[in-house]
Amino acid sequence: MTIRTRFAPSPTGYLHIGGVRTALFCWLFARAQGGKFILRIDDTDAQRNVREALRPILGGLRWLGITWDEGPDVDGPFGPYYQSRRTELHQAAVEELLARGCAYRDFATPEEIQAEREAAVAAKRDYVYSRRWMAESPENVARFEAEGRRSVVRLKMPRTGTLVIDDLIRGKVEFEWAREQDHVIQRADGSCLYHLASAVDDYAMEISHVIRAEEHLSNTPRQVFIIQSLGYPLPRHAHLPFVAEPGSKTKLSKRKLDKYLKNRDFADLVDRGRRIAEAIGLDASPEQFNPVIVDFYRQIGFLPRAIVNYLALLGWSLDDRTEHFDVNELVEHFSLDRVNKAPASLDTKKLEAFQARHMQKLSVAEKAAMVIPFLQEAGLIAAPAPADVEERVEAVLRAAGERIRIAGDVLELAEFFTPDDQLPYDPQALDKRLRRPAGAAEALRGFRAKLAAAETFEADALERLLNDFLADEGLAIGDVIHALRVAVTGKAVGLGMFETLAILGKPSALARIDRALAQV
RNA sequence: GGCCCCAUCGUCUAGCGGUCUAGGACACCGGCCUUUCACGCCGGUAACACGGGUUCGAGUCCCGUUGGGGUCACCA
Repeated sequence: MTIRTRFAPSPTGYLHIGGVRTALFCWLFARAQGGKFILRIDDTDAQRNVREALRPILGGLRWLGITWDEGPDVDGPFGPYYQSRRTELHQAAVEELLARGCAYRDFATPEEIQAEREAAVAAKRDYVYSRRWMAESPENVARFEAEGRRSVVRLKMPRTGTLVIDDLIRGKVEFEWAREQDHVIQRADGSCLYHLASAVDDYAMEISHVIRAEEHLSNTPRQVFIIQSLGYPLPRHAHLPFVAEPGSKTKLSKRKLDKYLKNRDFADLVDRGRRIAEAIGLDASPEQFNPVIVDFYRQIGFLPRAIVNYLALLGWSLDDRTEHFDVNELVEHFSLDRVNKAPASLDTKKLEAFQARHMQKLSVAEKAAMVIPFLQEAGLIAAPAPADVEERVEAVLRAAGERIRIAGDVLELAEFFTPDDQLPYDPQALDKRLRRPAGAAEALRGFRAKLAAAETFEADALERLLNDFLADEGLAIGDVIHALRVAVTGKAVGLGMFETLAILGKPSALARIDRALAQV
């Protein structure tokens, strides 16, 4: 049997980080087994702008490298891959279920159903539909229709016996049929519901393994009933634990951002993201811009491989020490039997740590390619970047070493791309390192003269220059270097001092020192 | 509330009866390095929810309790 898995998102307009984790595991399993990964769009609930709502989802998956063998844009032998275009199949299945006596037309109004349910609750009984408006005979159908009633189609669920699901992750899970409801599979307007469509399409697409999040576990009986009633073979099920909120076991939700913001790490990441968004003129409304949504990471310059690596470890592990994987290694080692059962909460700090690790492995040229678009969006450099600017970017990156963890961080080094006469000075830094310390301005003036006379402006030479100056004047390095840094960058913290000077070059360095001195 | 699932450091996890006085990673706290900030290096704090069994022996198996979570739509 060929392994076929599917990820079936509905077009919600954004890609949820938990959804991605599910997609990733489906994809990994298919790849590991030499099978196929199918993307199907579950748009059974009439949606106006499917294409628009789909873009972030398809884009996000592609960005992460979770590519589908069959699905939107690539098609395949089992299309169409939009449920909304498979309605005939669904309708036929409903007819078949009806013909087999596994489903029935029901003429109850929603109010009547509601009343039954409330009565059961009030009497502390389990609710089971009375099937009072069940119409199995043409006579009854005619009679109810004559009353002006509209019908839905419901599953005629068994009311005795037990269902055992052999879940690949959870083992055997038992359900009593009697507790299952006669779920609606076709609405009054004739359209079909998810559970029916999903079971029918999974069969038609020859899905061998249904891998999905745990929240679907309790939906499984009704799908199994549909599958068995139609005489389809049962796919294997694997219910993944869901991705939980930071520091909690509750399912992560896009709508509870306010709550997550109380988590320090989460809030820090959001702040960092917002600063970057602001600098590049991005809409940072919480609805579309927060760490629950994959686009957030793309927009501020995360590496897809870092996210994939982190997400893979959220619920899966290889052993007691291996943590860093590239995609190929993941495919090579992934298996469902090493997937955990308990929910795993999203830890943005650890995600950032993975990002840092993967960033470290990049060459300066690779980092430059990531970072340049951010500088351009922020209006700091021209697009396309002239060769000399590109060189400067690389020099900055070399000097920055591992300080840039996400591409957008480069915007905190704006001083290298700001004209000398527009460089902003941090007032506190200026005060603390240049104005207040006695002799600081004097020392800076002295060293400025040395710089002005310097023949080469390379880091090593500049370091020697300073040391000589210090020796001559009987000063400590701290007496001058802090003032120098503020003067030249406007900030109290930054890259290596001599690298900084070398990158800026003599004219720029001198101009900045003069400007700073003028403010003392 | 019914049904179902889950339970090792703050977090992600290793552990599939003895090698566990419980290992790794992130975070945290010290220290070193150092011109700031990072990086790096060294060290440290920190967990088997509880109670019964089974067994010579339980983090590991069974039952219960507690706790957490999911789900109960003419949503997906």
